[in-house]
Amino acid sequence: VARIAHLDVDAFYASVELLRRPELRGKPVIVSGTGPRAVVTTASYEARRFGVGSAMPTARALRLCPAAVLIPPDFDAYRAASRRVWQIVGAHVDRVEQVGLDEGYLDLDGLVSPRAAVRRIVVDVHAATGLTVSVGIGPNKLVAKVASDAEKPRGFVVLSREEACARFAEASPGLVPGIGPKTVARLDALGLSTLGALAGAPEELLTERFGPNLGRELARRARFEHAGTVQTVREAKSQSSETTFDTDVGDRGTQERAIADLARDLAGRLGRRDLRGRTIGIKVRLDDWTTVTRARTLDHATNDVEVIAPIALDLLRAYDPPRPVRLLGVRVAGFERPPEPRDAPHGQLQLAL
DNA sequence: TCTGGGGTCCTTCAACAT
DNA sequence: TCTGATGTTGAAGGACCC
Repeated sequence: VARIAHLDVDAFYASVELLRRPELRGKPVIVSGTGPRAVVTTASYEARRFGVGSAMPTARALRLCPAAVLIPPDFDAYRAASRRVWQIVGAHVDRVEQVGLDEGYLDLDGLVSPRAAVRRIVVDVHAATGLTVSVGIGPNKLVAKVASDAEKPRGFVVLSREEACARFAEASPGLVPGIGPKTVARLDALGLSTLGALAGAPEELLTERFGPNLGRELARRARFEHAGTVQTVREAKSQSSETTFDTDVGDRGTQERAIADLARDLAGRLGRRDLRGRTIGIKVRLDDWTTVTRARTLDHATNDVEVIAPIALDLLRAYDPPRPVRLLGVRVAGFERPPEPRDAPHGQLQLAL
């Protein structure tokens, strides 16, 4: 059973804020941007009691919980706290897959007493950072992930695959990662509104309605079957920079200045990581929420603003947005030869090919 | 009530190569 | 030489995740 653990810091951003502002403890806290179109990034558990949740428009959150304290996100602080957490985890377990700042999978294979080891990690993280975590342990990543979610905050749930099936049989299929709102609605229409029903559904029905890949995957997930391994290294595939305007922008000059700014920001970030990509793209979201992307692939990789910005502007002009624009973004993908972190071999010349 | 920003992966289609 | 099957790339859209 105990092959993989999923570890998730409770209300991560809000908890980091509470640690440096203890006077706010016990109050509902919402980490969110300001501005008319902001959404909630993280809500403390006090705020969640009012029905406030992540990804909810901040205006609505404040209507649900007018007393909430709004804090703008400070990603530098969250990154620093995250590094401390995962450094402690890494001291106990060598195979770790970090997913975002606040969660990750631990490969427990080879540990003599995996549960006790994870208990130690929980205690150590709390002692060193003041943060609490929730843990799920199971035979695969899917069980571990759902188990860590089941009893937060400060959860510690160990489940076999069969126990997971039984425990969540009456729950919505949306409980399972990878099954989002769209798929839940389609399953509902088929009368499959619980994981138990989905697990018992004939596979032909699912593959017929969802295609061979997604159909089979849904059947497997409903049974909590998952073969994925803990991936300790992952390479970036793309990087982007985008912005939503406070009010929709119809003026082309304003749009073009925004694209230029985004291109400059993106090129700067790529440069700092020494990443170069061959595909330059833009994203345009209109006032009616239609989203359009356009991309062009070059014959060489770049992270130069003087290359990225003109192409992005060209793509914008070619698309010629037919309605006022709510969001603009610039993206670079198709990274070439990711920079090798190892230092140059001693006494050996590397031939540039 | 009116929906952020940063990503990944999948699917479909077209063009081109083998 | 033509045709069909198959693979690779790129573009675009969409679902989903934190």
